[in-house]
Amino acid sequence: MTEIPKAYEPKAVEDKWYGQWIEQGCFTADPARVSPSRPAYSIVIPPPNVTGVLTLGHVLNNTIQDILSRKARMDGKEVLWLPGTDHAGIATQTVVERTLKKAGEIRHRDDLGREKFLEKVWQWKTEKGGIIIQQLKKIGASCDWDRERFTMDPAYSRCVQRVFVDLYKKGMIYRGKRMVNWCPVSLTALSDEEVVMKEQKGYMYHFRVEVAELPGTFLTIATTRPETIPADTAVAVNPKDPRYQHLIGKHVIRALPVELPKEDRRIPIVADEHVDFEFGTGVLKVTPAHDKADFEIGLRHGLPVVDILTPDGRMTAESGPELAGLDRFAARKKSAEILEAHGALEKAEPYVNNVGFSERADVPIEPRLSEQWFLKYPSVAAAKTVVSSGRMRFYPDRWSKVYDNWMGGLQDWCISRQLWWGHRVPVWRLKGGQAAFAGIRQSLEAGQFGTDGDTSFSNTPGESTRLRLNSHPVDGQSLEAATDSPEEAVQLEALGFIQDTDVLDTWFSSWLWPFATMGWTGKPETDQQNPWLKAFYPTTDLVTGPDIIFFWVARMIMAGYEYMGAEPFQNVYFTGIIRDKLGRKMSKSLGNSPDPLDLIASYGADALRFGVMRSAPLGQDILFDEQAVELGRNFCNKLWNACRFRQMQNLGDDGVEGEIDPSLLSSDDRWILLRLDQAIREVTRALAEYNFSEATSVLYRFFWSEYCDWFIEASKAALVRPEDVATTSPGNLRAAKNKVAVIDFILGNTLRLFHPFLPFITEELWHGLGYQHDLPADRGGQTIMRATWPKAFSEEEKEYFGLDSTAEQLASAKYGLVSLGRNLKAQANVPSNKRVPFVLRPSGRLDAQEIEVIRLLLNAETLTGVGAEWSPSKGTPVAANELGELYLPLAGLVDYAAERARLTKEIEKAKSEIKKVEDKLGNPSFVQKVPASVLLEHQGRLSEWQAKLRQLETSLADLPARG
RNA sequence: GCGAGGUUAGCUCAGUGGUAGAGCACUUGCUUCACACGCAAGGGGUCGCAGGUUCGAAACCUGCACCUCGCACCA
Repeated sequence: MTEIPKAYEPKAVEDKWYGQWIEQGCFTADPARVSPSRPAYSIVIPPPNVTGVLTLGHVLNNTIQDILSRKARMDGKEVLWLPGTDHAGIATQTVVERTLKKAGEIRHRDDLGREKFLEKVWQWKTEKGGIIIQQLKKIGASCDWDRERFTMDPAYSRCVQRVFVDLYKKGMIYRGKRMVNWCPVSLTALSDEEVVMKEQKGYMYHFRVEVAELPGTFLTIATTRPETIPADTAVAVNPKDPRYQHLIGKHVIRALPVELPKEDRRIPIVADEHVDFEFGTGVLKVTPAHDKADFEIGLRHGLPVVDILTPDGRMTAESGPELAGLDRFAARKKSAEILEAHGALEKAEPYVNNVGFSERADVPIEPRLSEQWFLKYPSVAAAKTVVSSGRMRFYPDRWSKVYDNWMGGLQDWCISRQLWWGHRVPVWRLKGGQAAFAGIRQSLEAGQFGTDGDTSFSNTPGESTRLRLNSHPVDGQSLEAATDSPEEAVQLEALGFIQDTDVLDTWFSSWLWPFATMGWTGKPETDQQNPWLKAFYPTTDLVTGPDIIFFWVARMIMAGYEYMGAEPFQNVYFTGIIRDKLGRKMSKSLGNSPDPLDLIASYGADALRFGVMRSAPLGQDILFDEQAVELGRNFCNKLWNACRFRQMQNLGDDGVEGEIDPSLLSSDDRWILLRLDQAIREVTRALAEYNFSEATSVLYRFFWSEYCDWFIEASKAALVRPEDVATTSPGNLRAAKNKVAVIDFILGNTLRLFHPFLPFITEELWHGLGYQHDLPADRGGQTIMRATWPKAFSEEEKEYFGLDSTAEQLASAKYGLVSLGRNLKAQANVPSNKRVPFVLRPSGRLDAQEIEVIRLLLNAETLTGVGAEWSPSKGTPVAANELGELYLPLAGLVDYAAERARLTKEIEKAKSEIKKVEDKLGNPSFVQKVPASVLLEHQGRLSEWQAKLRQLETSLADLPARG
C-alpha cells in the first residue's frame, strides 16, 4: 500500500491475489496433512453444466461454499473444496447441434453419425466448455483446481458403468416397455422429475359418437385432445353411472378418421372405475398409446395400443389422410374442424388445464410407450432414516419434510435417454434364437448362460460379465451382457454383441459425485487404501438449491449408502432461489438476469459477494437488486478508507504498534474491544448456523456503526499527527501509540472476520497494513487465508483489559449525550460544520480526557465543564442523560418558537412513555406476577422518564414568553 | 386436493413473551484534515384480519383472508 488511492480499486487487487493464491497452492488439499489436530473439511461443488455460464445463482451458491471453505481454513482445518463440471446430456447435445447447424456444417446430427458427432461435442467441450470454471475464479472461489473433475472423465465414466452393472446384477436395473414421458423436441424419454406441469389455455371439445348397436343413439365425449381420436380403442364409463349402464359391452363408431368404413371404427364401451362421472359427460375416450391413465385402462381391458404419433410429434398415416403428417397442435385444430364439418362437434369451450412440459425443451411432453431402462432405488431405508433421525441436518430444516415426503413415494427411475452425448448403457445384446447363441456357447468356458449369472469372456482377472437371457414378445429371444470391463466389451463385440444405443440420464452419473470424484473404483480393497476417500468422505457440507433436492441430493444420499456405506455429507444447506426485485425468476427471455461479470467489473467481486450474502436470508428466496451490490462496494470502500486512516497514523516507528498497555486504555477503547468481542461471538455463531445474511449484518453494524462512526472519531482526541510528534509530550505520545495499538488490534481482527466474505480486499489490506509480519507463514504470515479465526475474549483477558460493564456504560452514555447535543444543534439550525461552544454540567466526576472526547464528537468550539452552582441564562437549549446536562448557549440566537415546539414535542413523548409504564405498574397483577428483574427495569424506566420530563418542563417554563 | 413457507416503515428484510429495529429510499444541513462509494440530524409502522391464552402478544394457540413454492391431478 505505497500509493494510497482515495477509493478502493478492486480490479488489480483481485487479479493479483488470485494469481498468488494459485501460485502458492493455497487452495490445494492434501490428505496426508489431515490429523487429529488438523481435521478434514470437505465440500464437493454442485457441478455446473459444462455448457453453462455464470449466473447469480452460481454466485450465491459458490460464495457460500467459499465462505465455508475459507472459514474452515482459518479454523486450522485441511480443506478440500472439489470443483468440476457436469456433462449435462440433453443441454450440451442441443447446444452443440444448434451451433453446428448455425455454422451450416450439418442439417441434422444424423448427417455426421454418432461417432463423428461425439467428436464434435468433445472438441466443443475442450474449446468452450471451461468458461464457467474461469468465471468461478473471478468471484474468488478457493477450489482445489488440481482436483477438478468432469462427469465424462474416463475414470468417472468407469464408476458410472460399474454402478450400472452392479445394480443390474442386483436386479435393480431392468429394461421394460412402459409409458414414459417423451420429449418430441429432444427425442428422448425423460424422468418424472424433468416434467413440469404448466397451466395451458385450450379448449374442451364436446363431440358425439354413435352407438353401433343403437343407430340414432349418441354419446357425447369431452376431450382436450381431439387429434388422438384415431388412436382411441375404447370409450369408458363408470360402471356405477346409471346413465350409461345399459350401454356397457356395446360399441360406438369412432369419429375419426372419417374415411375409414364404420365397421372398422367400432370400438367397445367398457366399464372402468377410473372414470369420474362428475367430470365432462362421464364418458371417457380411451387412448392407450397416448395417455398414462388410458394405458392402464387398456391393460385392464386388453385393449389394443394404436400409436398415431411419430417420435417428433407428427400424425401418422393411421390418423387418416387429412391429419397425416400434421404437427400434433395443427392436427388438434384440424380434427376439430373435421368433427365440425361432419356435425359431430357439439361445442368447444375455452378450458384451462395442466399439461406436462419438458423442463429443458419447454414443449408439452407426450406420454409414449417405449422400451427404457429403469432403476429401483437402492438403500432407500438408510437414506430416509439418516435425515428423519436428524443425523444429517438440512438447513433450513423444513426441506427435510419435503425430502421425506418424496422418499416415501418413490417410483422407479427411468434412467435411459435416447441421446448420443452421455454415458452409453454398458449392456451388449445379441439377438436371435438358440441357434444364434450356439457359437457363443462354445466360446464360453462355463457353459452356464441363458440363466442369469456371471461369466468371464476375457482372461482379465477379476472381470466378469452378467449374462441374461431375455424373451421378447416381438423380437424373440436375446442374450444380454452387462459389463464395465473394456476388455470384455471387446470380446463381446467380437462375438457379434451390439451395445445398447441409449445413454444414461445425466443424474445417473452425478449421483455418484461425492465419491466418484475422489477416485472411487468400487473395489473394496482398493478403495479402503484411497487416502482421499479416507480423509474427505463423508464430506462436511453440501450447498445447493432446493430445486434439485430430488434430482440430486436424495439420489446422492442413496448412492452414498449403497456404495460407500455412509452418507455423502453431514449437512445440507439449501440456498434460496434468486429472483429479480419484482419476485420473478431470473430468465433469459425476460432479460432480467444481470451478468455477474458485468457486476464484478462495475463494483468488484467482494462487493458482489457481500451484496448477495447480505440479501440472502436463511431459507428465503432472494429478491436481487443491483443496489445490494452497490452497498457492498460502498462497504469495501469504507473498509479501505478506515485502513487508510490507520496508515496515516504513523508515529515515527513504522509498522504495527505492539502490545496494548491496559493501564492506558480509555473508556472508548474498552467499549470498542467489547463491541469487537460481541461481533466475534455473533459472526461465529451465525456462520455455524449457516445464517450468512445475519453474519454480514453484524459485520456491517460493528465496523460501520460502531468502529467508524464512534470509535475512530473518538480516537482522534488521543491521536497525534505525525508532524506534531516532536512537540507532543511523552505522556500524550504514549497514549497515542496505545490508541494505535488498539486500532491495529481491532483492524487485525476485523480483517480476519471479513476475510471469508471479502477475500480480496482483506488480503490486500492485511499486507498493506503489515499485519502479516511476525506471524508464522502458515498462520497468516503468507496469506490471511491461513490466519487464525478471531476468538472472543476469555474471562482472564477481559479482566486483563478491564473490560467490564462500567467502561461500556460510560462510553455509551457519552455517545448518547453527543447525539443529544448534535440534535440540539440541528434543532437550533446550526450547520453541522459550524463550531459553537457547549457547556457541560456533569452529574458526577468526569475526566478531562472524556470531556475532550465529547467536545470532539460534538464538533464543539469549546466544551466547558461547570459545577452545580452554574446556571444558564433563561431559555438555553439543554439536553441531559445520566452523564449530565449539556447546554447550547446561543446568546440571542435561539429561535424560541422552534425551541418551544421541540420541548413540547419531547414533553408529549415523555408523558406518553410515563403513562405506558405507569399503567403497567398500576396493574396489581402485573406487580404481583412479573419477575423481579422486569419490575425493576420498569421502575427504573419510569423514574428516568420522570426526571427527563421535569427537566423539559423547567426548560419550557424558562423560555421567554415571546421569542 | 395435500403439504410447506410467507404477510412488520415506501422497498428488501431482522426481530420466538417485557421500551417496535436495520439497510436502502425520503427530508434537512454539511467540500468537519480516512471515506460525498461520505458525515450529521430527522420524518415514517394501530406488526394481514378476527378470536383466544397471559399481568403483558409482532411473537404462543384457533379460525379466516391474501401471496409464493412444492407434490398430486379429471379426460
